Amino acid sequence: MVKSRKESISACAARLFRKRGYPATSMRDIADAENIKAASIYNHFKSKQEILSSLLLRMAQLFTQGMKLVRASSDHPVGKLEQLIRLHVRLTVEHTDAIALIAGEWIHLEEPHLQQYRQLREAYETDFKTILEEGRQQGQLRNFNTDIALFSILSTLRWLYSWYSKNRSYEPEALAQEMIDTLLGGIKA
Amino acid sequence: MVKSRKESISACAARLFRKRGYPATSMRDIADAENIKAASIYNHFKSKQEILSSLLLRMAQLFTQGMKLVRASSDHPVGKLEQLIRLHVRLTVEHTDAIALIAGEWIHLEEPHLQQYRQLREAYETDFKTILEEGRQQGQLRNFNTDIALFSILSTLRWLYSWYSKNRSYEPEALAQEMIDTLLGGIKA
DNA sequence: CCAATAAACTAACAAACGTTAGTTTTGTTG
DNA sequence: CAACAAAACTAACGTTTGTTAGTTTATTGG
Repeated sequence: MVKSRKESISACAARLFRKRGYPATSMRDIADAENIKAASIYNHFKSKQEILSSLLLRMAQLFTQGMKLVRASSDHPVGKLEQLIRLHVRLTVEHTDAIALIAGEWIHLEEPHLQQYRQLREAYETDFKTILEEGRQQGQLRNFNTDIALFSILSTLRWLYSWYSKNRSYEPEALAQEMIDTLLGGIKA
Repeated sequence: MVKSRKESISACAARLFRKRGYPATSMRDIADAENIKAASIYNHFKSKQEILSSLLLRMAQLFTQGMKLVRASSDHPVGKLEQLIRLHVRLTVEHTDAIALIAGEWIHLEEPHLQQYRQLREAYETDFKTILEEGRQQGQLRNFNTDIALFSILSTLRWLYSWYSKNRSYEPEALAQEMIDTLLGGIKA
């Protein structure tokens, strides 16, 4: 599979945005890394902002899509939580740089992308919380503050890209199992 | 207690750095928010970089100092972990904006501040990990992957500022107790 | 009240920024 | 090979940036 120039620019921009942040990465920086001139990027993207928004909205959609599958499954709530952890691990491993932007660079989105992004994110968190609550109601999870547990799990999963970058030796499947043990071990009934 | 102009600029910069990121915040932005001109800031700080580094290194030192007290205490490992969680909650509540910079803006530190910062951070994490391991060896904590547990706890504590910003109604002490239940409940023996 | 210091100001600088216009090269297709 | 489109190029634009120099205003201590 050969990467198109556009895909190559995307991947390159993701890496630089992650390393230096969006505002501190210039179009000339991205172009240099691609061995072309800054103006040439505009044959593939209509603005710097579009590079960022395409990266972030694609990731958001992958999460939304994953959540949709989880919700549609016939698994028990705890099984659904395990699926979600696997989803995060998989997307983190496959798109480490792009996923890093979720932690902090989304603040540089401009309208209307910012609104779209926030909406997807909020819906995702709501769905996640619902599954936690169902698990508690069905007695599979012990009593806890749902908001804080949700926040704790999501914090860990969102930060995962950083930990994974320094521990690439882990097999994704083994890592997912460790994450499941650590994150769910504390709340299971 | 009256805030000096220098302290006021610091607090203002922390707020703006958090909101828009360091590179996207101009000296003129900070000056405008203080109702002065950009050049006047240079009577108090010798560069934009110095504003950032003073903020980040101060926070790092507060954590280092807190860790020193915890280590010197005669508490059991689990008690020490509880102290550390209280430390994070207290510093988050008292310095919400400055602590937000720890999550992502430290990458804009230049040498030699970057090295200093990384060193303090690394030492802190090492100490934290040691306490976790002691707790396991003494049988107060169940078996788990220390690296992943450490990473999970620190992720949650580092992200706390974001959660707290949307849930200011929590009393700090009550919040600390909830964090202790959530974070330690899963690993206690 | 005067001298000295602190802290504000105006004006300007060189550099870097995102983006555009217009042109040339490269690659493909009939 | 001619015709066309895709993708690269050069050159330049108007802004914004961090910072400096030099000057004026406020504050404070003797």
